[in-house]
Amino acid sequence: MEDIDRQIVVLLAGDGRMSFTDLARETGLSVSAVHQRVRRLQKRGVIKGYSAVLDHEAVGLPLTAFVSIKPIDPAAPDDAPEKLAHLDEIEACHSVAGEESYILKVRVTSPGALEELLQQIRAAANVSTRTTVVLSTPYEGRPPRL
Amino acid sequence: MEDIDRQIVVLLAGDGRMSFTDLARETGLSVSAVHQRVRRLQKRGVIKGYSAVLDHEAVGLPLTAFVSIKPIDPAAPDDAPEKLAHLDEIEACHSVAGEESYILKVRVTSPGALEELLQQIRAAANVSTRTTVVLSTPYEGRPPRL
DNA sequence: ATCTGCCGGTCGATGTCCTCCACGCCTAGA
DNA sequence: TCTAGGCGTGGAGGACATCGACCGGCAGAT
Repeated sequence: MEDIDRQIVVLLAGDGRMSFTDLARETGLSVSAVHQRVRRLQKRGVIKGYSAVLDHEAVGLPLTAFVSIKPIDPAAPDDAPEKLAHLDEIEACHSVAGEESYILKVRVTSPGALEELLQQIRAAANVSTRTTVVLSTPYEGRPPRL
Repeated sequence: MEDIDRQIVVLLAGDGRMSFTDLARETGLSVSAVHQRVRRLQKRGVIKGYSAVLDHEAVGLPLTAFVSIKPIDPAAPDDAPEKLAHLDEIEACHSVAGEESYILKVRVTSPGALEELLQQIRAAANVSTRTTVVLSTPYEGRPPRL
């Protein structure tokens, strides 16, 4: 990937609604050239999409936690991600190396909702859970350097 | 916050570049009404910004890890987030309850780069680290339910 | 009951931006 | 030298964002 593509990617990672006109000005290219590069980046999957970044407190999900899960029966087939996908409170699911097999990032409205969610997770995927609640997040979703 | 604002928020969380025309069609409002609601959501900070979601492999950062940090001197002032902010490989920093004090999400190019980053983290914040490398991420950054 | 603000909506006009197409410039290979 | 392909520019059209003017309903005060 070329240097100018990297530049476009970091610009769009920083401001996903930046106009093609502005992108062109920043990169020194014409609008059309930028446009076709962005389309190519999307087609190649480098840019997977665009998203609004929310204030989770303002949106009514003030409690964030990381939930590490470990299968109760280690011999059972490991399809926890699919079994948990229907739980909208789960924002992300990472398969990890180490003691536990997955780390889930969850957002809920209250401690009570967290308790209920943990029960659902254990029941749906037949796992034990270890949860770490986040107290505050100084920063999150920062754009990469490249 | 009203129902229609929630709807706008989830639509924009799912597609951050959706046009106001499409938003208006989805919500049943006029373009102007949607426009003014979105501006209000931004002014109130409910929508903090927009971002392109990237394929981190394609962008040259194929290795993701969670780094839990714990101060070596518990009596020292706790300003780890500021001391670590200059490290661009750190995508997120959460203050957490539990054994460790922060969880960092980091993205690097290689295991070697991870090793180097860990040294920088330890040196910059005077902490010990415990890192969990992610093997794959089935999903990430899903829009909330509300 | 009427008046008065205000919030939130529609409508319409204007300027900007997106999007596509035709063309030109390099470079590589036969 | 010819040719093909990748990548850029420029322009034209239509779609879109943005703003102002106007309108209707609701609440509180007179």
